[in-house]
Amino acid sequence: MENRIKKYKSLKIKLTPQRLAILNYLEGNKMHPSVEQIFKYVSRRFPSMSYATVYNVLNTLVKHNVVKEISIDPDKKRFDPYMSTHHHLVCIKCRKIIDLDMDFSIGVPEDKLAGFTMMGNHIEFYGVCAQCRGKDKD
Amino acid sequence: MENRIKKYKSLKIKLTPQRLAILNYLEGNKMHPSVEQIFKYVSRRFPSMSYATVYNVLNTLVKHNVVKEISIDPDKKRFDPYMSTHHHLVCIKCRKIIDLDMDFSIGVPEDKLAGFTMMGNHIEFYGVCAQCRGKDKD
DNA sequence: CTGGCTGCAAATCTTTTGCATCCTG
DNA sequence: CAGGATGCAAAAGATTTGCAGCCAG
Repeated sequence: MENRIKKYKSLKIKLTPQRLAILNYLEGNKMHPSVEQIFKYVSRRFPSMSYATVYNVLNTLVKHNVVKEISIDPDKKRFDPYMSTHHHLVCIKCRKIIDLDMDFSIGVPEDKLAGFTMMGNHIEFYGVCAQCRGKDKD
Repeated sequence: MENRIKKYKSLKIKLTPQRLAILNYLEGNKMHPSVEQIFKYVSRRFPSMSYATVYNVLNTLVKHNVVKEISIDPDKKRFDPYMSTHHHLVCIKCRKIIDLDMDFSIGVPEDKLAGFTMMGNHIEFYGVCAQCRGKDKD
């Protein structure tokens, strides 16, 4: 049995064709796609697909820790199926998001925490990507 | 002349009462307010205020580097008038955002950058705030 | 005075909801 | 076969736009 299906089954949620199609699109996807991108892609081979279903499926997947909702784009939700700890390089010109596979343990002095229990961190590095730097230097 | 007005004048944009009221609300505000919160507060003493104006003013202020738009809340835009480098502690229970006044210079190995020119970073620390930890431990 | 700004309403976009129907387990 | 999932349409929220009238510089 395919890995994807095996992983899906382990969630103990109904395996519908729509969910499989979305999961299939997300598998290994490094584009941090928006709902719109997911809908457009999946509905090509699944014309009856509705936005409501995409939202439903994504919310389910987030709840089951299969994908993460990321808040880098203030205009819309984006989703990341890459669940290992990692960070993002965000190009301020083209808004592209590049994964950075590293794990930083950043110490914050007790007195700055004000009783906050630290559980993890996510770093957004911003700058200019190679392609954009190549284009024009304004 | 008040500091606020002085700062505003230096932007060389028209100083309207609406803009002053919004700037006044934002001055020193550590709540990372949404457009709705800003609108609700400012329209109390300025009943004719419209959402469009709040959006217009905020976009202008962002463009002039007076406030930052922050992408921590995936559901709506939030704004931060605190322009110095700082990071955020985000409570995963109540979603409160606490400023962390530190400056981390995080080195990323050349080979991970893939030609990306690093310009800065913003860290989102997540965990549970003191109040929420006090409440219930589920 | 004049160009930029405001206020209003309508448009657009994103996300949610209600509900009848469908289909996986 | 039952309960959860889908599809559709409508609603709710967030943000933008067009435009006439206003006012700060």
